[in-house]
Amino acid sequence: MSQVRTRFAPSPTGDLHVGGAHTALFAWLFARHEGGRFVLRIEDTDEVRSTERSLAAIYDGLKWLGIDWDEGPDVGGPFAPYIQSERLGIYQDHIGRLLDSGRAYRCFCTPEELEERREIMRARGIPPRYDGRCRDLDEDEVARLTREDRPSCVRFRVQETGTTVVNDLVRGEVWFDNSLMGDFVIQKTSGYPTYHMAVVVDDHLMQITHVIRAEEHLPNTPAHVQLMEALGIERPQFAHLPLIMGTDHTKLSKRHGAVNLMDYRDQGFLPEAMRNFLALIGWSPGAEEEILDLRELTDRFTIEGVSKSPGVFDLEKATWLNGEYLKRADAEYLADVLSPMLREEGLLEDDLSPERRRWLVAVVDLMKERTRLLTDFVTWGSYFFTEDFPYDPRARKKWLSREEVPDRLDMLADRLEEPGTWDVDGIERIIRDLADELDVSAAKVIHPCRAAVTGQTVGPSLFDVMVLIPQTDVASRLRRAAKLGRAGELAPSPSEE
RNA sequence: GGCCCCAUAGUCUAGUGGUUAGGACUCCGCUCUUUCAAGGCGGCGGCACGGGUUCGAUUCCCGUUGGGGCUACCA
Repeated sequence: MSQVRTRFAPSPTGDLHVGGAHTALFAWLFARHEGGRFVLRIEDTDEVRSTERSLAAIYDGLKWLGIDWDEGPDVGGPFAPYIQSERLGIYQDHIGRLLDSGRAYRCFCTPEELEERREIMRARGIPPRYDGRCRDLDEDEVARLTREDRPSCVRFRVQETGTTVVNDLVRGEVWFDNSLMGDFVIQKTSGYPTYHMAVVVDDHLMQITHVIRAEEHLPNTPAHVQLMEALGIERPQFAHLPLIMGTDHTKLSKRHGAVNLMDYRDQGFLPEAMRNFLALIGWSPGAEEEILDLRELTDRFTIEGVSKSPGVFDLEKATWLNGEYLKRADAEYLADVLSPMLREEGLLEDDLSPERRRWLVAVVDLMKERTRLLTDFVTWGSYFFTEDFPYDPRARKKWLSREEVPDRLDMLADRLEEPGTWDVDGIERIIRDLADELDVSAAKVIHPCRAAVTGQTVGPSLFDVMVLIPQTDVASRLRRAAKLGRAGELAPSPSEE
């Protein structure tokens, strides 16, 4: 059996969409699972909407997710070029063959005429497909119109009777009535091929064995099959993947919020988490474990595991999964990913001394246990990086605005300021000793202290937090909170509650 | 409208002609803890409906309903 070859064939008309990433991932996982090759082909036959910037965005998105390609525009390969706009001659040859054999013909109808006629058909309740007006123009007529420089496109003469059966790896046999299909355009007036023409020719020439694409292409498949038959091309296997939907159960689109893959990076997702999450929409490993790394994903991926029904993009679950990855991630790695984000917020200097770097890793290691998004490090953990952190309304209400708190904070500041080793045990002893002397529970000192030092009511173990903040800063934060508290400036304002 | 696809909790899903229908997210409760946004334990909640086939259907068939996709010189 020949080697498996799959491809991802996006059109560069925008950033890489979550749906596109999903399709790419599945095609890639299948190729990797089978030990086959994965091809990236750019379908830029939409001359109007294709952009160079979008091409770069596709590369970036795929790379971010960890999807690599064996053949593609940038890396080349035995079937180059891999950009359709550079393959125009190839399509023209195939279209020429179809024209010669009579399976295709020139159509001189203008877009306006077409639209007008479609409107009439719709009004009459007839399915609006091409009416075949130019189907049987005689040669003289064609020659005359051509001589007059009348623009024309090329249409494929579809089978008028019978059925076209598509055998889909996910859905089984799907039957289509040929009489319902209109003659479709294979070459635009501009000379560019349409998607249908280019995809069929390229999948064949690039020896794609499995066409894995989104379900929205299923209705196009009989047209492709007919083209293949007319061209004498062997059919590849087809696998149409379930669509990803928004929470309102329509195809994921802009109005659902973030649909660009990279938006999720900006929102604080780790690529391995997003990849894992995407793999779980419309596919199941069959086991109960669903946190799967790259290796496990490729080992276990099969088409049989692909489901037929569309899946909703559940941000809650994606966020949870991301938290699981954060928890398990290596702190050094997270520090690398986080550094640029912290710098962007002005929370971290550009050049880290080795010592400062070790400190950052320690902060990350302490926090990662309870974060869900990378951005949590910035929002929840700002007190590690700046004196200008906010006081959470709950912290104000519950602790900082209490009458007895300022005095205790000052006392604590005095003691913590004493020169000595700044370590977890020492800090804990000082705090507990103070509580004993005041004859209150340790919590009565710990909570206000946390509120004063971090501005929050929750977080990692307080002593572990404190040891990562300079001793002098801790003392000054305690005094600042005491002063503000006495002045009544930490009373929770109604708007903050 | 026509064609096609789909249907297990709010969501992602496993699964079977006979199961207490399994797991995960969310939510709720309990618990541990200096705190929870972490950990542990537990709970609520599901086979869309109607006909068949069958000794027996969530599972097979048909229909209904619901949802989605496609109906372009976009892909």
